[in-house]
Amino acid sequence: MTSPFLHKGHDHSTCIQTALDAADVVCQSHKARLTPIRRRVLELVWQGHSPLGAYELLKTLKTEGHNSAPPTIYRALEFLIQQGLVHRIASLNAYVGCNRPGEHHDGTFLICHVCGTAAEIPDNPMWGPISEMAQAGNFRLSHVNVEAVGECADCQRATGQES
Amino acid sequence: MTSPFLHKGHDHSTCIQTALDAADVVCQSHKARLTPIRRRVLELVWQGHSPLGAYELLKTLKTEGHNSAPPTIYRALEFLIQQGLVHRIASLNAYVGCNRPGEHHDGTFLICHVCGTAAEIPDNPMWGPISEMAQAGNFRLSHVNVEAVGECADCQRATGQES
DNA sequence: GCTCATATTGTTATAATATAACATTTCTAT
DNA sequence: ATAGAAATGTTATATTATAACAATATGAGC
Repeated sequence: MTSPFLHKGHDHSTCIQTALDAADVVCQSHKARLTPIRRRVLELVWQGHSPLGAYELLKTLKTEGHNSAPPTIYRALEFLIQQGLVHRIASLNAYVGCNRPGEHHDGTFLICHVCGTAAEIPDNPMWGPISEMAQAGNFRLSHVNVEAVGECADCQRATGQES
Repeated sequence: MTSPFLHKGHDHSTCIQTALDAADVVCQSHKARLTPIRRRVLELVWQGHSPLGAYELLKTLKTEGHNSAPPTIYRALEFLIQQGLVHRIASLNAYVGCNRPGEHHDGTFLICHVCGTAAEIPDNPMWGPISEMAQAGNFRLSHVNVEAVGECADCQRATGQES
């Protein structure tokens, strides 16, 4: 399996473009409207691979002439989450672009506590153990959120802690 | 494996007593002070198996003569979390007593969205898949938080959705 | 092209959660 | 007894998120 973390020097503009293109497709197929604000918020969320707070995003929006208040950003985020284009990272109160838009899935993340990068990983491998335990309790599983915290390879190298 | 959910009619007073007794032991072994406030907050957290918000707990404290402000409760919770006696449920901004105090572990929960009960389950089974994926990315895993949402057996029965 | 129902956005206010900063008190080890 | 450290009290404020209602824009059907 290839690393879920992109190298620090990767060409991020393609990440953004891919995400925006995918969003167009997803929204069309959902008959949902990716309005300029929503599109712009998605783009802002995708300015990097670290989850960003709602008020951070809002601050940027404001500098762009949009006459924005908190509901503006929260509504856009709510929409994007519903469309499966953005995930909320509960432990950080922050939002990050989804890697697998359109595919039905929950968010499973490896979060680097040094650089803040959150790498979304496939959640299928988690479902085995967890659904087994759920079944043992006759628990009807709806969705699973996994937020694993640690240090990414790039940051380990940077701090000389490479194994 | 036995169900991680206790039956609705279980004798909860023993849950509380067990938790408080365990807390005494853990704090002694950590040379940490389980002061009256901290002990009382732990007891309040244990008033049920549903995570409770900080301000809910605070409200109760206030009715008891303690002259309490937000820092009172947040400090107590911080202490209890450090001692491994309480978990924070990030997706709910709420706090719940730990089932396995003293044992080193992360929180892994099945949360019923109907009754609010959060059942802590062993996290060992999760570590296989997730540490595999972490290793694939040379990610140094520190801790993992799993919050699975669904409907517990009791609530399925109550709403006639039993399989 | 109109027109209406609906979806989206604007706007103001406020709720809910959490922490900073510093004063005071209590505890513990000596 | 007393000094240093830990815990608590107190006031203020930061951060995150939502409620409620008004105004505007959009798209479907005519």
